[in-house]
Amino acid sequence: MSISKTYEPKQTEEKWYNYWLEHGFFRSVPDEREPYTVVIPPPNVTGVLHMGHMLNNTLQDVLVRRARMQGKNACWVPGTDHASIATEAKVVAMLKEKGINKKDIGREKFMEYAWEWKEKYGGIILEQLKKLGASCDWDRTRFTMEESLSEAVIDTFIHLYKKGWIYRGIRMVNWDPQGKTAVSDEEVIRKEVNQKLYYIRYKVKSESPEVGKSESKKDAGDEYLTIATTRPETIMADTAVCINPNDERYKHLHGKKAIIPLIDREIPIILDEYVTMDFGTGCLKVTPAHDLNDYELGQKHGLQVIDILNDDGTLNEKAEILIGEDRFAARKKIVVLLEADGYLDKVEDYKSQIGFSERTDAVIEPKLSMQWFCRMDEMAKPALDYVLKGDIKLIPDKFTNTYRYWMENVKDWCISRQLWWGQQIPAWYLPNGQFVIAKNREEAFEEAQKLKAESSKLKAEDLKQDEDVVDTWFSSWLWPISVFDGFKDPNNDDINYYYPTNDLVTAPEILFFWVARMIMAGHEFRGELPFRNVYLTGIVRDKIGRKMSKSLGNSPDPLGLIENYSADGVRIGMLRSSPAGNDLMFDEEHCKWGRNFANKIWNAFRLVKGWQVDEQAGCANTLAIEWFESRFSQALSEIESNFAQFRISEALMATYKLVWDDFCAWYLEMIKPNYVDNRSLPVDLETFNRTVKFFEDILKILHPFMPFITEELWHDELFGSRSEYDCCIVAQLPTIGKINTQVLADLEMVKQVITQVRNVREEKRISPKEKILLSVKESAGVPYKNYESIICKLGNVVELSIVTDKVVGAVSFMVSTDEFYMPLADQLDPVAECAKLKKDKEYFTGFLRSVNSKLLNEKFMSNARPEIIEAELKKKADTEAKLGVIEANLTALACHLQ
RNA sequence: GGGAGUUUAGCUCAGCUGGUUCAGAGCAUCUGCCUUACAAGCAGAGGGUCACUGGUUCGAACCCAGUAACUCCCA
Repeated sequence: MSISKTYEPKQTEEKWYNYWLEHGFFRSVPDEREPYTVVIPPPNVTGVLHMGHMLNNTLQDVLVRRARMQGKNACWVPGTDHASIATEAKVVAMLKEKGINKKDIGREKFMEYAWEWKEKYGGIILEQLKKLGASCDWDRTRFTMEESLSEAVIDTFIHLYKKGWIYRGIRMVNWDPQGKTAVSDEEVIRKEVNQKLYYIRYKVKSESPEVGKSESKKDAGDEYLTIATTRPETIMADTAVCINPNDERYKHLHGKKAIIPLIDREIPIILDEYVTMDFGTGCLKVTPAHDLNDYELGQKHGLQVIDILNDDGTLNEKAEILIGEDRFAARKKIVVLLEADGYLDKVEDYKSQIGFSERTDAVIEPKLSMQWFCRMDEMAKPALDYVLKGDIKLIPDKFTNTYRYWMENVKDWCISRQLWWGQQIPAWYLPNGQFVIAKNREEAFEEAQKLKAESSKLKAEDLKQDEDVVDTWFSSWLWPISVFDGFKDPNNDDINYYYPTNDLVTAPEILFFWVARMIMAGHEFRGELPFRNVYLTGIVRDKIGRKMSKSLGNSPDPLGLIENYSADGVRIGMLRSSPAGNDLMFDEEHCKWGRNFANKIWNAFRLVKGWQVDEQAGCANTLAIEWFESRFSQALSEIESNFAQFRISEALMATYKLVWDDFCAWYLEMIKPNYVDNRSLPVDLETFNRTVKFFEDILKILHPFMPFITEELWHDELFGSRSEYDCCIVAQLPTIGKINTQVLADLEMVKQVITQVRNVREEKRISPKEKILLSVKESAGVPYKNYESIICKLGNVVELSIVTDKVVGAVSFMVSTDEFYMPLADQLDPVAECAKLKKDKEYFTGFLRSVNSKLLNEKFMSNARPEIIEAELKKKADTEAKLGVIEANLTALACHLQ
């Protein structure tokens, strides 16, 4: 192995990833072991790796590798989803470059192009995941549009339709008039825009029709009401004016009618508490065809729906005026018309949120259309129970509230999309408009013939399949079942063994779209939950808190990061500060930190590897070894507890500290052989063997976080020869051993002594190379003499002597109640020393006072738990002892004379 | 408009059932070191009225009420 001063990750990563693949370490097939299963949240097949994927998949890999090392049969199923909208957009764009229009070539030809495109560019992201070290079972890679998974989608649709849970209905969709397609809520970008609020007067129809008839519009004496709107061009689509029934200003309008300006159409004035009295004028124009809230209001009051817009955003003949004008041109023109006729009261500036299409940047138009829906109420109930009962845990659990709120107010799911790339809806229309739901044309024809109204002349070719496809989530919600072919073959070995899966790692944004629906599907189709724990990651933001996005250009290239900082380094960097559910403020510095950590491990390894061994020598480091052994077990139990609570970043931190602080900074320094005559002395066999074993255990606990460097070192000859399949990736994690709490406690004291010695050196400007003497007057029961060699080595002390009397004229410090002396009379500054002592005295006196006040408080003595009282008593005793020492020092230095 | 959450060191966050000499960690900063594994390093230090105001309690960063600021979700 190279003994380069720094760790060189590049070749290592490729070498070991291939080795793992070739030896089938990622492969999982059912056996007698306990399964541990994770399904990947399938990334968009057209996507490329971004920082969110890095975080998400690093977490999954840590969990999977750890499970594997716990002896479980770990199975991580990878794959991609077909992402209808995104993929279709890319294919349409590609065709457009070739001068081809989607509509001209027709559905079949389009699908050919789309598949071709998918084969060529799809799945890049899975290759990228390999660079990160993802230990997926690649033989199980699935795609939501492959035949078996598509069949599951269609079967599910038919199943739910038969149950009466799928229906057709009108719904307001986000319409992109430029792309001429509906887009999903997630593809609508809301921006705050400066607008105008137009106040428009509507004439109120007078009681007696014959009078009103002859009057001209502008006659004085007419009664008017004023509405406020940002969209004056839609007044022609109004079908009511709504006021709050409690609004005193408008009581006189109850039961009357209003007349739309310019087109003179009569509309009712309706009453509803929905209207906010103090917004605008308190009179709301109701336009059911062009506003979601108005639509609902219209439904409630049985209003007519008048749609005045064409698909391209121009006005149609129902508008009566300005026909053919674009909606924004029409807005300008109608304002002029209204003003000319005296209907425009005033115009105010106004800010509001407007939706823009992510793809075309066109202003989104709410538009009514016929869509397919899936009923959610019955499926939501059991899905909610799984979480409320704790069978499924959301991590962190604060998301349980959000989940419950959503599930209790669940809305039916619009599952149709006006696209071609996806599973075509299995609805077949008869010429008379009736439809049947069936898997294919033949079955549909059979069904159709059963319909009463159908004539016997019907032929199979007369049936026309629905043009739309189902929502991509309608595939994704089946994912934990369909990847194991649980629909095609509900009793196969894989599904029986791997399902329910264990943990799911995903983003909170899709808790509803995806997680909740998977739980519903799991219950509906397997009668079982799909997973037990849902770990919700945060959003990866840049260091000043902005979401990473292409347009801001603030997202680093993940593969570039791996190139610069190694996969291990980037993994550590991602995990460093990302507790579950919290956003991660990403900074490249974190990756640097990860890289440095890898380098630290590398160098610790170089140190141990370079040692000569003296097989004859007796063990010189019994206490150090015993201490680290206990410390290791202690840390291991912290790490396990962190993992059990999914505190992954804390588990990493505990591992990091164990390795860097305890192992490198303390243990290795304690046992490191001395340097004499330009040569390192040999280390005894026992120390060497134990240290090598420690190192091996450290590699194991590091492996889930840093798979590459650990595997590389694992195979070094330092650990002897290994068989082909003896790899770190499948090594069994160490178990918690004996913890000698006495040694741990003693060594904490010893560490403090060493730190204090170093501290005094720093203060007194004594070089670390200069040897010093140290003596101690101890009272706390620490067997310092046993630790003499450690203190001497780490503090560069010649000798530690135990004394029973105060040493005069020495620099002193205290550790607990033990007093240490360094004979540095010439360095002694009595004035500074006294000042320090006085300050200490003041602090401890105050402290003692507060302790005493507790002990003298009857309520405290009667209410506090016994161990609390005991602790207070110990505080009191220790503090009194300390004050005694301080007092003696003050006297010795004659401070009171100063 | 409805709901949820957050506020602790310069930054990112821990702090578990209210009680150890309890105000912590990492990073950043500052000081001193090219000490034979590591300057991608070593040794040391300084930093906080726990958002604000009240309340409960022997005792509050923690529980309760109110206020303020910010974030997210739904409409």
